Amino acid sequence: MNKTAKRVARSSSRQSPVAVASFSPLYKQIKDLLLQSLESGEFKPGEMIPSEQELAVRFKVSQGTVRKAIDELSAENVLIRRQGKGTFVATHHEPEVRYRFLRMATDNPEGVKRTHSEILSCDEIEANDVQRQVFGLSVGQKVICIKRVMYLSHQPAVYEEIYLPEPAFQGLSFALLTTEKMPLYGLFESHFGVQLLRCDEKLRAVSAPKEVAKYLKIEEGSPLLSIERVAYTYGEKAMEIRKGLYLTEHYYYRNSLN
Amino acid sequence: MNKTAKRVARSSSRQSPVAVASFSPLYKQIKDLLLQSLESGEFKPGEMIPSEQELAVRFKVSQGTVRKAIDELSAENVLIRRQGKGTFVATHHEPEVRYRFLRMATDNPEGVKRTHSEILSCDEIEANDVQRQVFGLSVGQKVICIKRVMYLSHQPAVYEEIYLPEPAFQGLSFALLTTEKMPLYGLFESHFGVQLLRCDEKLRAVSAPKEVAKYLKIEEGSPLLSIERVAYTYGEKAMEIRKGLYLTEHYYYRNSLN
DNA sequence: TAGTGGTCTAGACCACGTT
DNA sequence: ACGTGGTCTAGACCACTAG
Repeated sequence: MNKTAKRVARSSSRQSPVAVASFSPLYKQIKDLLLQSLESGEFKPGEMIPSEQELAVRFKVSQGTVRKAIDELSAENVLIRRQGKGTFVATHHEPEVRYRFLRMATDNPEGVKRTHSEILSCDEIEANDVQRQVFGLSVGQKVICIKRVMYLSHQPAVYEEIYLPEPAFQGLSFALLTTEKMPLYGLFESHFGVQLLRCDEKLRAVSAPKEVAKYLKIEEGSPLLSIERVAYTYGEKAMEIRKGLYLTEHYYYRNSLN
Repeated sequence: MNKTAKRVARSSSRQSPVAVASFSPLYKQIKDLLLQSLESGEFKPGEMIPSEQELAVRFKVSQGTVRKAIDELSAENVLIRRQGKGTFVATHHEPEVRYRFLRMATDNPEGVKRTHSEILSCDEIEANDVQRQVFGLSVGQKVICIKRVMYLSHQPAVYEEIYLPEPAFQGLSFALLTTEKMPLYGLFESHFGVQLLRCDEKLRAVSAPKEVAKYLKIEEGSPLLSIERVAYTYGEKAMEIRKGLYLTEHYYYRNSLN
């Protein structure tokens, strides 16, 4: 059996004399192909992707290799496997995953009861240096700035400022935000085709500015948990910068390390 | 080939009429066996465990099954694979893993330069209700309470109170803490055979108490990041409660979500 | 050159959900 | 009964490390 052909398919090219670590296993290549299909919209959020067998045939590899590719995407929450049913594209609309980036919890009997948010403003402004660099924008291009207050169990708990690259979110308006009753990331997914997959956060303790204290109904200078987030879509492309100030009197930010 | 024997080995017992979800795949059973070997000390921190082939023979399963068991332990940072060398038991003494539970970072050129800590006190006190419950202690049993200040790049940055179940840490003293120049979890590992593998944290923003403000050289009431941690060893057994107050002026707590 | 983990295959069977 | 993901096997070969 001629395996050589397949080996060639691996980018095991040893052209340059420099020790380029350019070996990429087959399953990584399959993973990339799947990611392309996801990014291009061939497989849409919520839909079932072809079975492992079908994909194995399509890509001309064994089922086990497809499996390992899907395993990784599944671990990254890009795909969701359901035994007996199939493998599905993750979506921010499922209740189970809706608030996977909101880590607030409480020790009280039944956690965060209800959450809703009040939009304060939604403006287009010129991107500053940091925003241009993070989003890869040119001088003069704009960002959309959303300000809002989130309520957890009917108590104001979070003040947020959200910055989005305008070119990818054209048409996002105050009216749309107040009309659509869905979480922000669900709205990004459905209205703008922007799927946020991963984010990095920086946490600090800060004093409440006067303006924010008013919204959260606390005293100026009270301690707040500051969370600066950058969220990424396919290809590690940043699509959101978010600065949140969290009241941690009744809730805490939970994290597990290992 | 008689596969039935192996199938019986799986705890696929359908004895009770209740729908007990008692199916455990072979690789999970192997994983448990490996964990037992680790807990019992057959494989010690830093040592290499037998090769996948050897383990396959020992457990009478295929190499792929052993592999999947090791995969999970490796993902949990219990084992560390090194291609071409072998699979090793994780230890808190390797520089790469030494501070894996300390998530403070900075955007400055070269991160956290130097860290050391000053022990303030080390006392045995009677365990309170919470501590008894978390550690599984009886009324009257004790906990060891360590108070210390940590310095990051020579600046006081963290005030911590650490509580340990006394029965597992007999002999831990102020003298030992000030003598041994190693991270705490490394000391737990080497002196008490306690390997901390995982922890849960609760983060809040709080105001600096007078006492703590003094140690951190800040004003009383300044905002501090409070981190309450419970750390676990094998078998999800809690072995440490830690309450830390972090100055986040120059550093932040970094986190990645997906 | 030998030994280890890492990849890949082909095929079998099991557990789960739906029809 | 059928299709899906989940487990398991046996064997081959590749990539990396060290003696």
